Amino acid sequence: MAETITKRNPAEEIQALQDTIYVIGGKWKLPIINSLCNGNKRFREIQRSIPQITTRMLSKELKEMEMNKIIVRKVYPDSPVLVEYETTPYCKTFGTIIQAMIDWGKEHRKMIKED
Amino acid sequence: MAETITKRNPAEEIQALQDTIYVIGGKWKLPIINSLCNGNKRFREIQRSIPQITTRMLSKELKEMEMNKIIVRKVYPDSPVLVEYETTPYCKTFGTIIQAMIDWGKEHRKMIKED
DNA sequence: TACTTTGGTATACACTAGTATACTGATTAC
DNA sequence: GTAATCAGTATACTAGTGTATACCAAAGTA
Repeated sequence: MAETITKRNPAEEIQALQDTIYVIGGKWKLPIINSLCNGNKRFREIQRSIPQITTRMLSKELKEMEMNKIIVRKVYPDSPVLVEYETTPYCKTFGTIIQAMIDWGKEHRKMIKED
Repeated sequence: MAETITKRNPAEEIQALQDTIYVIGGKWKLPIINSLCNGNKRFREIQRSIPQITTRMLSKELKEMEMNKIIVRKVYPDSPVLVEYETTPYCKTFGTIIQAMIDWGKEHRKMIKED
């Protein structure tokens, strides 16, 4: 009897990888998560913390991320209406990915300068 | 004197993050790296290992990745001309990112099913 | 009164990421 | 002679990403 497939499954792994890319892919989602983790909660606050982003993109991305349950939108209907965005505990599982990517980016920039 | 900025720099971090996204962003680069790390070396081999990718996209992405020095293209000009792609040691720094993303994707799929 | 801030939406457009399909020339296989 | 494989290129197209600008109503500020 041949050995049963119990260890690694490349096809499953590539699918998982592509699922993740689907959820956090694009130019803005990880920067937004990072911003939220840095304590920014309000729309304009987040916008100011990510230099190039436009209101349209931020709005679009926040909606998608809310749908994917990686952030929560809270509305406090007081006098001027306060809206706050927060990461879910689930979102924190991106922590390692983001930190690894920040580290990589710093190293890459160094390497390019030395080159 | 106020405390000097020595610890975290959100602006620098977001830039590093965006640099990394620039290098490995898009639908295909990480799956390609993963495929190469799984031992695939030849164009058609890589293509077969990533279900939906077209020759055009694979070709385009491999060129970009070669330019960014995260892979190497080796040509053996024997009779039928053999071309092999290999990851550079530098490319292996993506290992943690990729594994974290695979893990996340698996968990996410579970969560969605349970929901 | 006019201006700014807040949290966005609406519209129009440009750009590029990605798809689909066909094709190349050389080699090997039938 | 025909078909298949290899490593791609060429062309044309669509869809999605991203930009730019203007606008909204409500509240606060000068």
